[in-house]
Amino acid sequence: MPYSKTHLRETKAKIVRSARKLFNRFGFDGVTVAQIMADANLTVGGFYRHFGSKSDLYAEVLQCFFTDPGWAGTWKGVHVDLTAADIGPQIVRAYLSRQHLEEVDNPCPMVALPSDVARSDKSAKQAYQVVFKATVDVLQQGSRGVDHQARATALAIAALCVGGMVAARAIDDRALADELCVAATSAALKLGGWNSAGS
Amino acid sequence: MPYSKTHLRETKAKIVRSARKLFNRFGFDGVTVAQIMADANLTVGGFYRHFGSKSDLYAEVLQCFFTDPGWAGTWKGVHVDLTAADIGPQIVRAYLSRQHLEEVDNPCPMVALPSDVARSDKSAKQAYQVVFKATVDVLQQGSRGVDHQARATALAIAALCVGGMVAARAIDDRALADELCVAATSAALKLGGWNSAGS
DNA sequence: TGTACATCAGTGAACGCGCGTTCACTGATGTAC
DNA sequence: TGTACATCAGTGAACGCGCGTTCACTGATGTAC
Repeated sequence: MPYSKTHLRETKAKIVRSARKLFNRFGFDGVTVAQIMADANLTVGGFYRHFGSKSDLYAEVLQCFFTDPGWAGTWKGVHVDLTAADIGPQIVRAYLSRQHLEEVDNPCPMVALPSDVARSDKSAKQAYQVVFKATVDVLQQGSRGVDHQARATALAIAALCVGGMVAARAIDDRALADELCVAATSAALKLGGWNSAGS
Repeated sequence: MPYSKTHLRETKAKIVRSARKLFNRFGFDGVTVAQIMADANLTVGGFYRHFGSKSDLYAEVLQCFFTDPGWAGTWKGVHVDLTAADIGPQIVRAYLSRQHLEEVDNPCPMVALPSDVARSDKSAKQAYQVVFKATVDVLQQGSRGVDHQARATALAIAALCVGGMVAARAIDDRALADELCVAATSAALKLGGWNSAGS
């Protein structure tokens, strides 16, 4: 019984990490199995000892987005404390930040591959949904809670965050992208009833 | 000088139309040149009489999205009259409608391939930007115009429309997708100061 | 503790399919007389 | 008006590259004695 289970798990995790990075950046078809393995300091052949196919890996990467999404604990440098009073505005600001706009290796998966998921099968969409719902839940908990339609508001804010970042990343003019992020941020804060500063 | 210029143009347009449909549905790598030609009732070989490469076709399809986006005239059954008082809410409602959610062949390009464009080169992003700016302009013109920050509001509403539709299409649960569209619609109307009906 | 063994994670060359692209051709169409 | 011609849009078979996958192997590691 050579090689510990731990070693096996770690190698697999390393492959998933590389795949996540590269899929985010170049999409499913834009990356080869060989590139992923090379990024993980391995060679092609070994791949099939861990995954049945490239598609299986893709599915697993999507799954890992919510097993280890970064939501728990810190996200983009924001310590996500669900009990904090200002968790809502904090998340909105972090999500629509210049940092997230420039993050190329590990942005929020909802931003990195929405059109790919929309074209994929049920399981990919389910994975996307889990992340989306989790986001909405956090936003809802962080809302002022005055209105009984807190959930609708949280849904809209999530859409605004995703849409703002998606569009900003697909736009060529950097100044316009920044303007969009700022506008989306203040609109989201307004919707959430969090307009502490600014009009 | 056989075959009229008209015939040539029409054939090319037919190929672009098929490509647009198929790229929307399956993405750049999910479609073969042969499939596109077959959809246009042609055979593979003829393709290179009209385009230099598959990538060239892709670029042209993106261009055609704003040369003939459907914005001018009618869009998704909405007669886009820029002088109409309620042009803003009309567009928002049409954009986040169940009809647009289900439209699979010819949805708004901003919704169909944002992650593809984000990974593409400058020219693709420029094409995306043109559509986005046009949308923002229409929304801005349709705004009540009371506030001097009409542009920021229009940007946010555009982000909300795109984000709502993108996320709804990447989600598995149809009921949640509908709920999201409704929530995004009312939030967009609220941002635009158009809350004619409902809270 | 040390040594022989068995396992199997990882290697890297080779295979083969799919698809973008090429190419020799065909035949429909517009022009010239 | 009719006919021969030239052009070139469109055909479909073939080519060849890239990449997912396979396979015979190697050698590192844990176990048994």
